[in-house]
Amino acid sequence: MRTSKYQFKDEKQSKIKVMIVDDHTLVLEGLRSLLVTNQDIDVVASFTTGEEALAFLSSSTVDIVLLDINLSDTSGIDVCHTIFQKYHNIKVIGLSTYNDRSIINQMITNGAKGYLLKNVNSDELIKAITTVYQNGNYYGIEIQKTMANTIFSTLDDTPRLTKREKQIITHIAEGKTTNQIAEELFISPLTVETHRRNIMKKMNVSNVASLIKIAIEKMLI
Amino acid sequence: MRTSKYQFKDEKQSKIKVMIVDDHTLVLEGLRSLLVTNQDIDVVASFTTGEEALAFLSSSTVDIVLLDINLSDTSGIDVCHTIFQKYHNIKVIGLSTYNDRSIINQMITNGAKGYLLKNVNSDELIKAITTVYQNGNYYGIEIQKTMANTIFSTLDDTPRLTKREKQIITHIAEGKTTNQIAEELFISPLTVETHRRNIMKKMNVSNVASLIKIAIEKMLI
DNA sequence: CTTTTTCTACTGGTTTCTTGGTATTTTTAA
DNA sequence: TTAAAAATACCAAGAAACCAGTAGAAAAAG
Repeated sequence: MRTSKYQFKDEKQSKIKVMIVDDHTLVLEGLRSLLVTNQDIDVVASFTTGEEALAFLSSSTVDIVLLDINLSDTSGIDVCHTIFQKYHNIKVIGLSTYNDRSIINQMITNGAKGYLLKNVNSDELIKAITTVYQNGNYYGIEIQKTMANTIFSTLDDTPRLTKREKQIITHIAEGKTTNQIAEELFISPLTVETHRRNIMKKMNVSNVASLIKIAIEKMLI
Repeated sequence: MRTSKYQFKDEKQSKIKVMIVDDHTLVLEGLRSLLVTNQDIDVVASFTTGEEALAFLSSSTVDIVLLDINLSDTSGIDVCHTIFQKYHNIKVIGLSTYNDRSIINQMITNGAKGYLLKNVNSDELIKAITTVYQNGNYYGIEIQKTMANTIFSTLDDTPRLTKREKQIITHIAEGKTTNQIAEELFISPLTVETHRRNIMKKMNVSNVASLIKIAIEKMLI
């Protein structure tokens, strides 16, 4: 397993120390098996929760973190942010099944240096790790395609909802009516209506159906 | 790779022939690495699409199919159904990240003999394969917990939508109005209304917001 | 070839949502 | 501390969704 805390420096000749965080054992194993043959890379630890991963980092150090977006305990995006804030020399490569511009953007703004889809092959994975290790950025081919379309669409496509707006959209998604929401939040139905309108304007939709669908896609709910 | 068509019978002594279908290379690799050490199991083929998998089965035979629910080309549930219909001697074990009763139910009703979450460990995976191979059923521990709750809730919680209803709910999710849907499907708006009402009755909701949310959760869209 | 399900369509009425404009207070950021 | 953003609230009107009941034609299942 080699997740020991007692790391001797330069055990070979400065291998790239990689930590993997993914709540699916299968993916963990998959990544390991893709990396194990490579001489330059050393998988020093792997965890299924963000909490464990952050705990490990407080006592050990790694070069690269392969980080799944969808963790069971916290959002991978938050973990990414924490790592970026606390450990400036650790580079995070995002990993997910979603080829969604807004999610990728969120990862990048939270300090991720790379982003890969879970259908990467060995070559691309290793290329990503080595490139990012050498102070570069790496985005998978499919990601690049997605990002390329950015030119033809709105550059910042993820509307930033305010606290109240997030609260209200959550209630809407639960099937509550404007009046019910107003009652629960102790505000006027007219205020809820206004929020509703503002949310829809931000998300660029004209009815709840689209609203909910997009909100789920962009992981706002 | 060993995905060759030319399978020689009894190449060892009747190993369990396993096919893996999952659109994530990582998971594919993960499963392989978990199984490769086992003497009784032979991973004879692996595919990333349902179409390829079904094509393979038309010329070759396997004992067990490890089948991901979320395929890019088709629904794993549909693939499961097809395999169950065409090849009665092939057993399917469902695989997914969702520990959702309705989805598990759907798999079972479509002929799956087992169901595992993607955070299985090697032991459980192998136990599942061997158990199912010996004409049994196997459901992961966490799955069993979920299913146990069935007693305390509605037994059949997944409404079966008709073709037309699925079509209409898809249009609704795209934010189209009743009139727009009617136009596109060349039917009366009143008919669309009726379908809409029937869908909501089946799903036990009273507005689109809940409808879309639940439909996405139950993977009906 | 029946029976059942699905798809179709209608009447009529109620509720909720959506749009457009306006405006004060509170909170946050520069 | 001042400017900007967010949260609050209102009026009015039209659009769309939702509810209840009915029912014939078409397709699928037995």
